[in-house]
Amino acid sequence: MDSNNRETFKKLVECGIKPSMQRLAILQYLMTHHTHPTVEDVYKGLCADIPTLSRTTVYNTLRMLSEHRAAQMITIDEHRVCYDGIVTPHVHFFCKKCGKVFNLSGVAAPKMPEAALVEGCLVDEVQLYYKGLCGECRKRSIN
Amino acid sequence: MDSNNRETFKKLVECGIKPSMQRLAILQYLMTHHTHPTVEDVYKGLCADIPTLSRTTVYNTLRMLSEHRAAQMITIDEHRVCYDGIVTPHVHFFCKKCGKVFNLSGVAAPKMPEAALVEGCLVDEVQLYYKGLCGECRKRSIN
DNA sequence: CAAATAATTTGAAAAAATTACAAAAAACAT
DNA sequence: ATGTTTTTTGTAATTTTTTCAAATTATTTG
Repeated sequence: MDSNNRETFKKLVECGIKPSMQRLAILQYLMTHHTHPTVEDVYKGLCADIPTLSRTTVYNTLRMLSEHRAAQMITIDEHRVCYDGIVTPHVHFFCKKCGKVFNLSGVAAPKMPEAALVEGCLVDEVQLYYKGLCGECRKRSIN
Repeated sequence: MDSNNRETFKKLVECGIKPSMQRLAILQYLMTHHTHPTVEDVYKGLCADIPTLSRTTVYNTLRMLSEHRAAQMITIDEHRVCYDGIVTPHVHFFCKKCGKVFNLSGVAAPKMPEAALVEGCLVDEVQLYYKGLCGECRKRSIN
């Protein structure tokens, strides 16, 4: 628990973010919940521990974390953004029925381009998204 | 012009969509504007031609087109969805500064998985997104 | 240590995107 | 032509996200 906290603290500093109660708690949440939470999920999940927490702080902090590469912003769902505390590249799957986001760890991760520029563009982020029906929803729809 | 219209008509029918004035106009717009327009772009672009057009129709029709694979829904921009009339797979680039979406035709397109299921998931759509700074914004930021 | 300054967090209000839904219009069938 | 179904429209509601100024907390300086 405490060692996790120290890890999180270290990660913030390494990413050039000055640690604070809220920032630690939010990053910690991402590190311990690999559920690709939305802003609302993180907010709800931390409200009990930090009763004064504001939704705005969660919005700002999650954005900041992703800008500093302490987290990944995922735009796979047309309705809302979600976040991932794992920044090593991997493939995400979005279920069109239930809306859940999963990791597809077995699929080859997308690679950042080697060249500095791709058709004139400076690429600093690559995302590979699969969409369809997840296992649970598939079974459910057979019934 | 007229032959374009016939093409569009054919595409609708092929995708199992009953053609109508609005549906034709909206798909036609996608086929002739490879700018990855948002709902608002399409609406504004067609308002002059179809003064009675409703935003709701544009929302519904674009969603319907993408569900029938007559278009692609692109969720690369956290703020809004945009659409692409080209359904053959290719890579998209999102400029974090100006918000424009470009095709990266030189980059290898993501492939649909061969297997029916990927880790239990039924995949029916694959999207590869690159994000960063586009050429124009790069030049502008050097000044 | 206390006062001044800077950084962070908060909460309310506004903005923007999208959806719901019922009425109106158009297309189709009898 | 009349009734039925489909499509479109427009308004209102919902949801997500942002803006912004005030309040709080942390940091620096005398």
